[in-house]
Amino acid sequence: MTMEKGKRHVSLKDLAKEIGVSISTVSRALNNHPDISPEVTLKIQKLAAEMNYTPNPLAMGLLKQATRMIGVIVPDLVTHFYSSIISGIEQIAEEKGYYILIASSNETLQKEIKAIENLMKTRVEGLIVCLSQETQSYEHFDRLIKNSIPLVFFDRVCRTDEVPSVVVDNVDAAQKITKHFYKNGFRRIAYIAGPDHLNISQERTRGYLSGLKSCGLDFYPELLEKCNLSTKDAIKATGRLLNLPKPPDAIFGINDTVAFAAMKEIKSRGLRIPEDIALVGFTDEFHSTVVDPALTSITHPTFEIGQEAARLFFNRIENPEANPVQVILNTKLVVRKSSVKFYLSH
Amino acid sequence: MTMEKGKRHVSLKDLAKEIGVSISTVSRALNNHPDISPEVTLKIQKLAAEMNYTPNPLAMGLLKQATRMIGVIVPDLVTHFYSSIISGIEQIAEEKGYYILIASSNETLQKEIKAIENLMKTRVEGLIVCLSQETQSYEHFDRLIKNSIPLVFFDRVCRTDEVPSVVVDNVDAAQKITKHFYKNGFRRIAYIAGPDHLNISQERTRGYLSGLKSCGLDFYPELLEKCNLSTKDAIKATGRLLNLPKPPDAIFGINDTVAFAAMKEIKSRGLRIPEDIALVGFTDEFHSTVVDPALTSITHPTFEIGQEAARLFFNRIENPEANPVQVILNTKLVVRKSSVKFYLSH
DNA sequence: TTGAAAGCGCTAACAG
DNA sequence: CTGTTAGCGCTTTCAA
Repeated sequence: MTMEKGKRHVSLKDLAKEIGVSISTVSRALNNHPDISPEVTLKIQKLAAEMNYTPNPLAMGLLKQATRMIGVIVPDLVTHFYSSIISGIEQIAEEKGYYILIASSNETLQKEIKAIENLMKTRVEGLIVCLSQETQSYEHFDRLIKNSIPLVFFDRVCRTDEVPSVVVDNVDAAQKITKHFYKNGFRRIAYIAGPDHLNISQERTRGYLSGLKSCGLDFYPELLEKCNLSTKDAIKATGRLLNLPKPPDAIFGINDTVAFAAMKEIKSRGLRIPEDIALVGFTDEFHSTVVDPALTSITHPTFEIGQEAARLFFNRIENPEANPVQVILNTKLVVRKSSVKFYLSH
Repeated sequence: MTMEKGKRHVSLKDLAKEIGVSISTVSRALNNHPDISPEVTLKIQKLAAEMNYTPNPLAMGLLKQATRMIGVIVPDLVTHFYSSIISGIEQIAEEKGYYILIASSNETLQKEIKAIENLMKTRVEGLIVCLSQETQSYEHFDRLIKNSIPLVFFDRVCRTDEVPSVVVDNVDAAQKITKHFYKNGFRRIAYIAGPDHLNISQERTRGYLSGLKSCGLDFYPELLEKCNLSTKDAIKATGRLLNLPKPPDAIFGINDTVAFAAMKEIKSRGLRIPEDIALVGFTDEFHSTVVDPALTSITHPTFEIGQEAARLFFNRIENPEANPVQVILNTKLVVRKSSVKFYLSH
């Protein structure tokens, strides 16, 4: 039961010395190698359990050139959206005996690049990434692709021909919103979009436009606003809409920051939601119900996004040559007070 | 410029072969060892940069018995409170060249124990932990303490004689709230607490009681409610308060879940905040301003809590024998509409 | 059925 | 100034 002082972990060597066999015998016994006699095997396994032996992942990593670590890069850590996705990734990773190393890009390209560098330094086996808001060039990812580092994107994606990815059906989601407005009697439907280079922004714009069309509504360019996804900018965009000679009677915001900013601005002008102007956002459950009025919104299957991303990652590792697939998940429109004039709660 | 195929990282060996010197020369050159001639050093460093050499942390870890990884265990990942603390930890860790491995206990003892096991298996150098809500026995930590694994607690803490910790001044915070209510004309002040075994719950109760006393108010046991920190239970607790023959004119909730649940229940009964009943919570900035009315609340210096915890951790590593200290950070009462009858916005 | 030895990438003591 | 060697913990030939 001895362990050299200062050492915090028992090694094969310790076990071997204790029992009086060679290190390789211990190794084989613990791996249930058939060569070792049952009695010896049992004795070694028992001692190992007693002494709390756990294999040293550093040694294994060095030997096998595999750290069983995945790097995950998200734009931020403090929103429910990403942390919930991370939980999904973690769950699948744990099942596979992998650990994840989390880094945040803080929505900047510079920190995204830095995060990749750092994670690669730690010898993660690959990366699961959501692009930062700023990211418009992709050389840092091309480098990874060239070195065949396993890579998966989610939500904000690029290079989808070469990299597996998981996204939600943004076109469909934006269509759902537009149609929902229409069904509830709203006709001047505005949309506050994000930066053009983000796939999610483009796709939601497409859904908005096709939604209008399928409802037989005309598109008025002044009802399509843009912002940089900050609260401040979103408030300004909302202001421009409300200042229009013919302001909209319904607005939908590209994400929760934008939706809440819009809500603030609308209220601050003394307008009522949804009587004067209806509002819908892309948000998560919790925030939507905590505000007043409760916000109708598209909710993302965040946990599943994470799970899918992790599954794609392991597919990649197990089958590096397979063609990259894109998994498209469905969103759900959850109707609450903010978009229905005569709301019957149940 | 050759690199064996299949290898994703350049090693000292690769560099040595490329230049035609020994591995140790390369090692020394990269460590700026004075023994190596300037020219050789320069040449090696140049090549290393060109070939994107980065030292293999597995090899270093094995050699130095130090992984430069810290395990962080939080009750959950998806609230701003913990993710913001994690950001604080991360910042300090990064400065020291450490990485953090994050695990969530999901507020259960079982997952907390499992998380410790898993993290120890990965050979983290130590742990920074916030206890799960369930945790009432501490043997799993005693084991770490006995093996002198560096350990730091934050927010929900135990064994503070042996383990450094960082907390906020909960007594003071609860006093501030009580006094704030008093100053604004409220006299029947209720408090919805959490489970007794949590230090934060106890401390806030103490602050509530001493706050009442210093305002010259009597304590009415029926105004001290308890819940298990779930929304459902908090709604029930609020209900009980509102059903009282003489209901309170002010409530404060032990955390944001409770405060928002209380808000919902109060509104659902057609009562106005703060006209009929005032409300204060412990929350973060973002949530407090998004609800209506904006919620007066105690905000925690979350990022700093993380920073302090990390600093304590490194103190521990650098000076294992020092007496464990407890860092107590101050909270801030941010007054908003929910607790002031005649609110002048500025 | 078991042991010895090599090697994963790196540093440091010891030799030249 | 530079090379050789041993060893961190582990698996895996190769020998016995």
